[in-house]
Amino acid sequence: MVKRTSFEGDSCPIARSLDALGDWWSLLIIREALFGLRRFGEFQNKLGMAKNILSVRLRALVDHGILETAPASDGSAYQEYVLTPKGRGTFPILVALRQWSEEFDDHPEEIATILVDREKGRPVKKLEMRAEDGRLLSPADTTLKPRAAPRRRSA
Amino acid sequence: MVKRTSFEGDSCPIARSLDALGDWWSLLIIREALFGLRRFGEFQNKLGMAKNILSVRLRALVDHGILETAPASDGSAYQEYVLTPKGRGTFPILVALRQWSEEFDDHPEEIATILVDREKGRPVKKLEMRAEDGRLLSPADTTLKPRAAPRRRSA
DNA sequence: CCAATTGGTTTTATGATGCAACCACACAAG
DNA sequence: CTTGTGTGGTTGCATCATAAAACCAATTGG
Repeated sequence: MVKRTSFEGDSCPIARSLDALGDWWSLLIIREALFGLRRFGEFQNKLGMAKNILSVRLRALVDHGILETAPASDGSAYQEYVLTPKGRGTFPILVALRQWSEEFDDHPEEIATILVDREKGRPVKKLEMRAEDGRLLSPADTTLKPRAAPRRRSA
Repeated sequence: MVKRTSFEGDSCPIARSLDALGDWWSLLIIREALFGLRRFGEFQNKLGMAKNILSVRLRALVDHGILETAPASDGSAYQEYVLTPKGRGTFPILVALRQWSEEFDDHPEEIATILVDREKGRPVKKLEMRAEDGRLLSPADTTLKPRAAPRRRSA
């Protein structure tokens, strides 16, 4: 079995996230879903991807609880794919990816859109990491700690 | 050409980011590099991945300007891979992935570590998106705007 | 009831991944 | 300098995933 090394059982939360949405299309599908797309054809059209792999990806996202299928909505007997709370929870990931590109891309002039505050129309600030008490944290201000009280599991 | 659909020319900044680090291993390599790993063998050992694909990934990350090779550092004539500023800039992405897993994973008890404020030892807050003036923004408070003044390019 | 659209599945070709074996070079000991 | 060992890869398959296109069933629309 040479599979694609699933990180499902890995104890690293980053690996576990990547297991669900670490492929080439899933985050783009979610991005479009956040934009309001719901139908198979809408995704296929907007993303220009092959229908078979869209089909596989949608099923996987549903299995992971990121999307769920809704019976209808516009009257027709077709099916729709809508984000669950877990799916909408990926928003910060998308923002982080976007901001990284905006900051470091070698050809920023090719980037078509910027994320702005709807009220003022001004770009949003970079994502901030803060401590519980509100202090702004840099990567160096953080560290990893073993999870507290793992009920069972010897070590 | 059945390639893996490169998003290099895409105008969506999320797609452009994914083009650089949207595969199964790159972000994990970066994660370890942020932890201080530098040598080929260290990565191979820690991640348990095949050496050939580690080799390919490292080269790709160097090409993307995320890692750079340093001649030595510990005396030996071997080579090291160290993060560039662009590479260190992925930190928020990793934090976002981590927090998503911490919040939504179906088996959170399997997560080994939590990210804490080094000073207090308390978990860091969720990443916050703020407007220029400091207002906390939800996804619904944001919108996408075409990039201003694209020098050239007809539309 | 006929035709087109939607929402897929199947088929086939090719690229990517994974494992194992191999190899070149550095370095250390004799 | 010669042999041995560890580091840092590359090369060969075997297998899996991806992509494009053809095909198909059910749903509309007329």
